[in-house]
Amino acid sequence: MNLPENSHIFALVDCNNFYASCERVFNPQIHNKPVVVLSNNDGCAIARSAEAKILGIKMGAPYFEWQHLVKPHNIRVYSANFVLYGDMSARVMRTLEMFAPEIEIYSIDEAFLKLDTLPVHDFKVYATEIYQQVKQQTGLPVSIGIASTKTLAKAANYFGKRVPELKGVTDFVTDPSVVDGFLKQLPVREIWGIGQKRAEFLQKYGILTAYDLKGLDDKWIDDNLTIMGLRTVWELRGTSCLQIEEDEKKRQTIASTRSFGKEIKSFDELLEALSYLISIAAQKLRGQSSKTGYMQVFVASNPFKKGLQYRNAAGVVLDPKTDDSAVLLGYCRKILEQIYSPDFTYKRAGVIMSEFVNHDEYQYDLCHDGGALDRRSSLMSIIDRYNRTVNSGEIKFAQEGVRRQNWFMNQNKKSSRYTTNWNELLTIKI
DNA sequence: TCTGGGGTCCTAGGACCC
DNA sequence: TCTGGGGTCCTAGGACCC
Repeated sequence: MNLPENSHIFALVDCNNFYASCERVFNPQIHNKPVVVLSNNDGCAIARSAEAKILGIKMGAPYFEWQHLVKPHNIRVYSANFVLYGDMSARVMRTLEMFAPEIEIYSIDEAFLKLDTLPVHDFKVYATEIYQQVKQQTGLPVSIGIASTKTLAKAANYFGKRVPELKGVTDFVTDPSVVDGFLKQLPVREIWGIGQKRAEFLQKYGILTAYDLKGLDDKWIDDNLTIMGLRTVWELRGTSCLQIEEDEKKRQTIASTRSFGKEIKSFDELLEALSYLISIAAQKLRGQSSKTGYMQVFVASNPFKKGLQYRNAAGVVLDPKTDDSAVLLGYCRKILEQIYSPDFTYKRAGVIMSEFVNHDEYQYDLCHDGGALDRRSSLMSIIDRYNRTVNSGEIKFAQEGVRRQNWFMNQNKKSSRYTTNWNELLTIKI
């Protein structure tokens, strides 16, 4: 196939109903049954099998609102098992890496592949091969969209998921004349980059589909949807504005927040919960070899409860910048003293770290004993390694609490860590 | 009486993504 | 009774400077 200069071919590979499909891989009995995976604290639906979608369970719908459907329809409900999903994701990505020289892991369940440098003649055939390999290696079903821009690949994928005749693969490249026909069927809300607000705005002007949108004047788009909208529109027209980003970028902020299983009143319990969250965030920080220069802590009452709400936050500038859990935990009590009020009960809390610097490039000033701080770093990395490889979370600071108390999230329906824990391997009865 | 204008930096908040 | 969590980027507006 001959391609014009500067043309691109992107494939978007996306796992169908990822978390729900992961649960199915290890439990053949729930194939063809409605499956729903719940968010942390068993709060709301974050993944639904096709059967569950048909029952009308919406993304993000609170569990209590559709709980009455569970028994009559025999819905299989699971607490989120992110360790399992993370491991399954890695297996999918390893498989995809065999099919393209450039790949961008875009989220836990999707990746962009760059295909234009490959000697491929029929993209539909190639994509079908990808589909089959992922299925064979991981047991997970995917959809694949192929197009000349990332935004169009996303659009193609949308149809791959919904039109059974396409068998999960939609190709906008081989015959570009089909594209407009699809875009006329694509509601603006389903365009990558057009969210709730912009969709409502566009609908007010009678712009209902991607095809309507791509015909609009650049100036109007720029004035009303900013440069972001303009980029989206150009991509819909086939001008590639977004490239593959292969390098795994370091996070600029790291957050660790939770809703509690029960509401908390006491200072000590809040301190314990926040200490646990700080430890998680600090571990992520060290995981990407950063030190943080600013830590913000917040607490909040239950926003869904009627009556007076309380939310308060405070932060600390860290000088020198640090990745030492002990240092960060030391500030926790001081900050909490600033923002805690005994007059409220608390349902949510969290920590947000920012102002990062690369661990290896950081220079201490003369006032600090860099050698001592480096020795602390070594200690932390030994603890991290132990917790990561030997026994997850076994070494921790006393301030986090010895047992998980009232505040810890509810997770009453969790599946096993089939792939990452020897004690939870799949067992087969014969 | 007449009271400029442009640049930069920072931050909070909005919108979007999965 | 019961409502998730973790990110990114852009913009507007204020402070400040010359």
